[in-house]
Amino acid sequence: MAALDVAPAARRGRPGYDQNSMLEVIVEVFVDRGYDASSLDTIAKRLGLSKSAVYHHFTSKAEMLEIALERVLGELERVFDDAEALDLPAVERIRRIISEAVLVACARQQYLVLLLRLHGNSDVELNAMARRRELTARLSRIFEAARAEGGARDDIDPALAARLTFGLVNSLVEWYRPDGPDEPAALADTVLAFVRSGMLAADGRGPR
Amino acid sequence: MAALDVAPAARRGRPGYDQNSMLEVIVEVFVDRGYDASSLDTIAKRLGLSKSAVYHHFTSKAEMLEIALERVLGELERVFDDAEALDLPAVERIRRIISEAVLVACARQQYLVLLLRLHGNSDVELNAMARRRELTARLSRIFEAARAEGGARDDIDPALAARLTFGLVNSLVEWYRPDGPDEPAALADTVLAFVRSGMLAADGRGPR
DNA sequence: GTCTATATTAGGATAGAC
DNA sequence: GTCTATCCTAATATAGAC
Repeated sequence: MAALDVAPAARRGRPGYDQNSMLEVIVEVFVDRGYDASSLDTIAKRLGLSKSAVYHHFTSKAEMLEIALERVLGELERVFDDAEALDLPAVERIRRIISEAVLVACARQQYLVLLLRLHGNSDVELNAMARRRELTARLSRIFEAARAEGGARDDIDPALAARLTFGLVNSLVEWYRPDGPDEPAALADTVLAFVRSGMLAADGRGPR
Repeated sequence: MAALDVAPAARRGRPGYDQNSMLEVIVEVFVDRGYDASSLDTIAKRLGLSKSAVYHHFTSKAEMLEIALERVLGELERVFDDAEALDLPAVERIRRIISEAVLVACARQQYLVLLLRLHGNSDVELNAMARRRELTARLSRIFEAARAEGGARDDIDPALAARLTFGLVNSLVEWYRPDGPDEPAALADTVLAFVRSGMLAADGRGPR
């Protein structure tokens, strides 16, 4: 899994922003205040530029959103592509997807928040929401396969399992902080443990 | 050609809105488009009123948000008050809180979405976010007690357990539909099953 | 309680100089 | 690539008639 690295930092001074390094700052503003409440004035100030200078790099506010969403959606889709390419039991594919998705959630936290908070107020948003739904559908199909193979509990609907599982993973972005105490890899293990056997202690009657 | 008697009997199908019934519609708009992207013009149109008429019932857009947030926060706080008042093992209090919180999430879905999407752009938002954090802290303390009593797994930090559990419950609002196939009570059971013993099948080695 | 009309400000986006 | 100045629209909110 390559390329979870953060984009290269801005080149020393204020001048010489490229689109990538600007995007990091812009996404920060979007996440802080919400996309709709983020004015270009605020964005420009945070970048230390004028509004016009910002428009030299992006044709519109919507384009900023579009590029940011592409980044996280592309990575998540690749997680699925990779897992589905492997010849493994479905339950093992699920584990890999969850684990990798947690890592993406941590590495691209802000971009993921953006995706999760969309409302469908524009074509850009509607398009991204459709791609997000497709990811859930893919996970749902794998849960279905896992159930057929005896790897997932059969008393929970696969679609529901997929939604709850993504709900769990996605909830990380609410509180995860890159400079906090939680390591992404350890978080992935915790989430896996939760999905595998829940949060409460054994009661002596086995995992059901 | 004066249009003499255009004066409608003011029966637009919904005469006599009170604040409560207006709020239902307003929250719908807020959820649809996001609070910041919801204009009073849109709200007024959805209500079948003019903007001024809306201002007769609410002093500002922020007040609409404040009242809506109070509704869901009040109910969630009551869930905790009730559970904490009972003399029960902590793990049982957790079960009740989860179950009741799922019911609130379903019954007040739209109001909860509003709470979950706040950004802290105003005092109203900041205040509600603080109350939300306090709820998570309360759940964290009960997980701590459960662990001390041997009711929760000891390899997951109580604060993390609380956040993941709320993440799971809160994720319901993303897809739950009151007129859909899922019954709130059944959903509560599914979430409880997830929290108790995970999503995957037993592997013969017990719940850990 | 509801309307029309309007004040006022903020926001997205562009023009054109340097 | 960045700036200042500006256009135009839409947004919150108010005034005052009925």
